[in-house]
Amino acid sequence: MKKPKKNVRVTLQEVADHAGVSTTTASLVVRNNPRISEATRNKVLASMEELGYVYDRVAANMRSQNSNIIGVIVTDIANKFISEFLIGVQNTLEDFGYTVLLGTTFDSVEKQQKLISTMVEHRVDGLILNPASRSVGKTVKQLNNLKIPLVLANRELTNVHADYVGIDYPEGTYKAISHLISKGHEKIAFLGGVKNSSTWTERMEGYRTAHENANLTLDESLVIDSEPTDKGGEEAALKMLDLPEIPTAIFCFSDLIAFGVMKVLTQKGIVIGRDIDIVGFDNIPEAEIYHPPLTTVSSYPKSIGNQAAKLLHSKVKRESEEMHRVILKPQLVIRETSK
Amino acid sequence: MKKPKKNVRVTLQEVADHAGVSTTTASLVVRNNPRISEATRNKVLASMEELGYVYDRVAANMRSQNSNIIGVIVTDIANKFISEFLIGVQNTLEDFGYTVLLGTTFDSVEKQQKLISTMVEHRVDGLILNPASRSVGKTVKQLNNLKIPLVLANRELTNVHADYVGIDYPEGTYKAISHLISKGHEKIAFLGGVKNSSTWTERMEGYRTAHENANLTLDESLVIDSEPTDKGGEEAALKMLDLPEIPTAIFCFSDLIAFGVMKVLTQKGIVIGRDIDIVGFDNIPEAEIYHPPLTTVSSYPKSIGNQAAKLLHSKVKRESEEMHRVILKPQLVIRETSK
DNA sequence: CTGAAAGCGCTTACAG
DNA sequence: CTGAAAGCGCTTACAG
Repeated sequence: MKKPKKNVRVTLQEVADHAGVSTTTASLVVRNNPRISEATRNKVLASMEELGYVYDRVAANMRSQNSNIIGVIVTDIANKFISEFLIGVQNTLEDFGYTVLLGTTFDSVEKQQKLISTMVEHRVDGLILNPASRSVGKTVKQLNNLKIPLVLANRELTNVHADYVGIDYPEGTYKAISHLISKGHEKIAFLGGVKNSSTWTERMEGYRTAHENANLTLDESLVIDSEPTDKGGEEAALKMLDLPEIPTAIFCFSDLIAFGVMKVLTQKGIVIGRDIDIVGFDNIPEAEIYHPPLTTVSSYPKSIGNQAAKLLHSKVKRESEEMHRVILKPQLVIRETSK
Repeated sequence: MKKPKKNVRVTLQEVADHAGVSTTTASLVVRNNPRISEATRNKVLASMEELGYVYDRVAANMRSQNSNIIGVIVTDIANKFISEFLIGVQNTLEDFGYTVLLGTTFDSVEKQQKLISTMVEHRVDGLILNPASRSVGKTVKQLNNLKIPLVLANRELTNVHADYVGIDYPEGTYKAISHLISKGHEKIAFLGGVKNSSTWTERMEGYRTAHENANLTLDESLVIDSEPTDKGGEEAALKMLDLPEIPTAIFCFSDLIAFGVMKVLTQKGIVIGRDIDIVGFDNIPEAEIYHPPLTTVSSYPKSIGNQAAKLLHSKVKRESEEMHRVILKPQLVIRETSK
């Protein structure tokens, strides 16, 4: 308790003075540069310890023109698919020694724009973006202009200079629909998701192909879009129940949508798995423990996160200049809602 | 496309030169200082626009010795209680103009320590910490030494100079146990949670008081601790089933624990709500849609997050020097598992 | 209302 | 193996 606590932060300069060396030397010691002798190093380390030195990354980053900070922008952290994705991203980024600046857009394009600006002003070394549903390519123009590495996840943008990691939505949807068709269904609704967003269009593609391959006519009135939330699912289900003829099976944009749909149907006394079959998408942990357990397409949010972080890292380190697209293959997990 | 894209970032100096003013003036314009004339301001703004100037917060923060960054460290973002809490924190912090540096400890004290150091090195203006279960007071010593404002959330630490926001765990537990007792239960287990962590001790207190007030003897063998996850709940349930006499009701440390417990009991053919009553804690969204819907104590993670952010803001702005403790009152939500 | 100069706490060539 | 000096891009007194 002998040192006065005035200027709380001790500077490298003060450490150097205390140890009787130059700041150059002290700086090299802090960064574990081997060209400092053991004796000098120990002297400096002792001074750092005694004075309670704390490395000032802000100053260091400013001088060395990098930040070791990666911006991560997602649509909604309370969505399990997203939070699992985030865990994948964070774990890998932390292994690489980055710190994560997080932003949540709640699917608002305006908020997304503001967050991107903030991140750029904070000089992030790179950005991982899970775009809002209605994003357009110019959202990330600023990043491209400043040559800030960008990896898109889960949703692709057109005309954008960025890597992409996602899963094969057409393929996953194709598997889901084909499964329902093989069970004898001919009227299969597609509920939820934001129309014309890439994640929706790609599912639509799989939905269409599966119908064609089975020589079934696709009934566009069975396709009902919505916000990508459980509430959105409830709304879509209500609209579906107003149709002249109710379909015998439903493919849902996501598990979250499926939960909303199932809630409404159950309230209406419709027994899921008996009166109507349902398939979701994502295989979030709740899908398994839901009642009844949900048949769904398993994507791998944590892996997507890992891959996105790895791609970004190699871009930041300029290990590769080419664009990469990583598309993970999804799998169908059959449970009680379509047994 | 006429300007060469060499040094990608334009500096304030270049803007000033281009506009024919000093950097002082340019700086004041960027920060909307009213003491610059309209004419000069417009000239500078035009130059900024033309050159594509991007504000460098890192440099600004360094000079002005603050960061506008708040560190937020939580145990697990995939836990719904935590992610809701985070949404509350983020929304409020963003309203105040802060950016969030996020860390996840996965309940590891070592990881927590590392994250705190990283945040400190990044000169965060303040920190919101949802401490790992086994945290001790000295974890945050560095923060106190450097006088970095700290708000603890959901879990309190002893001998620590920090604000605290949480809910009244003894009260919430008291309500849950009293409810079960009023239904005629006399053997009520308490499953899950990390023994001797503050969140556990406080629940234990309510558990004890409810027993005492009802003149029931508390049977310590019915108290089985575990990791604070659904897996932990499964393990605790298995241990409980090994008891010589199985209790007729269970109070679970959290909803997550309750889900694990219910999974095991259901597998064993025990019908919940008939053979055995269960109450959880947190009222996460899944509690309502679980099968059967879970009776639980409703805490308000989003409000806790809002409050924590507000407290931290006023500390950072030095609006108040005293310590604050905000304790939210929980409510019992009765559903099918204890009807 | 505007500007010249110093400085935030580091790192980076460069010299010895 | 070590040090003196310049500089990263801003903001901050201070002067006029």
